[in-house]
Amino acid sequence: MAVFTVRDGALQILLVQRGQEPYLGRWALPGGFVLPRESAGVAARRELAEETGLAADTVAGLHLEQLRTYSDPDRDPRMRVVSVAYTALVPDLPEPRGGGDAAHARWVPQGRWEPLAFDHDRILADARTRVGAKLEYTSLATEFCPPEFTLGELRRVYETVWGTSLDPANFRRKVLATPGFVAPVPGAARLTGGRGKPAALYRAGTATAPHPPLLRPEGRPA
Amino acid sequence: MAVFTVRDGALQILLVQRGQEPYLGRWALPGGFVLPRESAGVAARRELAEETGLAADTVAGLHLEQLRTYSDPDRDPRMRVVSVAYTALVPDLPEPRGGGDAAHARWVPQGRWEPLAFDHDRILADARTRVGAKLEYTSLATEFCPPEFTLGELRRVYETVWGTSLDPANFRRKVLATPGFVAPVPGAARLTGGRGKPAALYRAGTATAPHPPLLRPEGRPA
DNA sequence: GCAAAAGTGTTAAACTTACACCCATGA
DNA sequence: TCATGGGTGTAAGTTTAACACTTTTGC
Repeated sequence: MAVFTVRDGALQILLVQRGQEPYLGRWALPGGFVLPRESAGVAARRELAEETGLAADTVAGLHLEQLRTYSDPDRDPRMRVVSVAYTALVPDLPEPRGGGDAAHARWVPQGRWEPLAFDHDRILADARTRVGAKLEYTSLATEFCPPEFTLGELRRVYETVWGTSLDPANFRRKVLATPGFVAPVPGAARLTGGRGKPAALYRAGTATAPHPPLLRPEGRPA
Repeated sequence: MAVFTVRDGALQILLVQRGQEPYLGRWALPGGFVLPRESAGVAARRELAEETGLAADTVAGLHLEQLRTYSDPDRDPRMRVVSVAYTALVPDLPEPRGGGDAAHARWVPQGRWEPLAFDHDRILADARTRVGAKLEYTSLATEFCPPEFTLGELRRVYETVWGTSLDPANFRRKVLATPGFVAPVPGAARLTGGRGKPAALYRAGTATAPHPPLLRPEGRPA
């Protein structure tokens, strides 16, 4: 799994430190083997819970999405292993702890990891590209936010993932222009973030895609 | 593999008739098992050649793209089989013939197939959705065309896949507005299609994505 | 000549961008 | 009262959609 979050103004990825050979001590993406009666998606969720120690109901609520399958015959030195990679976008979660095959688990900010075990650098790069692109034409950005969030928080997700800054006024209008992208929380107290005017709270809506797409500024959809 | 082509004004899919149990006689997507030293992508190409009898160099030139992996434990009654599905978009090819495990192979127009073997209806539906979406934000439509094509032919690809009609004038401008989407064939004779003014010939360019995207009319990007 | 398809021109409407401005809060 | 972020307004610039019109072919 390539599990992404936005924390402290940076895109971060969940890594585990390997507790066994091969690649003992190296950092890697969390993952494991599929059991005989499991689908890959079920296995992904189980392994994520085991290796990170996150609460069962936390993991159950995560949005997991299949990325792609890596099947090069030599990608694991022990034997032939075919891996089905998944991507998850999660809100700022409690700190994970190691477990299972993983000695430790932690969030690492974008670009701050040494080379990973196996072909996980490649998988992570693929996942990173996909996440950037998905924000343009889906409503997945809300997955990075807690259940209730302000439009400023949502905008910061886009800015962090894309590495750009967006005009707050225009961003707000684009988001609100797609019915069902976000829904105002009815009688909600407005949230005061320390400074500035308190912001209205929204929940993720039912729409899966903004229309028109929220294209990156000056950007080819890389 | 879900292999699509545009033929006779319809989106068509390549199906093979099973020559063995289970599902003997039923139509299915072409495919097979990965050998011990093969990646899934290499296996896909090999099986496609074996089951359809298409020429080796024809198959070697096809654009194959991984769709997703299906791993439900009960998807094959014989045993546990995990399938890595691929999608291919191909120009109007010579008629295929059966071979390997497949008794017959043929092109079937969209919506004209009976229920397929295994979970192939599901796979095909996923592939169909992906193809429609990919035309919006990639240059993949040229894969449906022969090496040299007219803008009218390219436009008919979009119209067929999306089931809409597009304004020829505006379509031409959008395609030509993205540098590298198509490249004019230098000293090419213009092609006369029986009726109408002869059209200029183009080749697929090097750009992978039109910018801005070629959105479906009045459409959510389903 | 007529129908058909390629290709060019034109214009009104829609959308985007950039930025000015007011509001409500903490310090 | 000032800095900060939320939220609204608006005009200029750009893009798009729709359709009129010319060109070149087969019949």
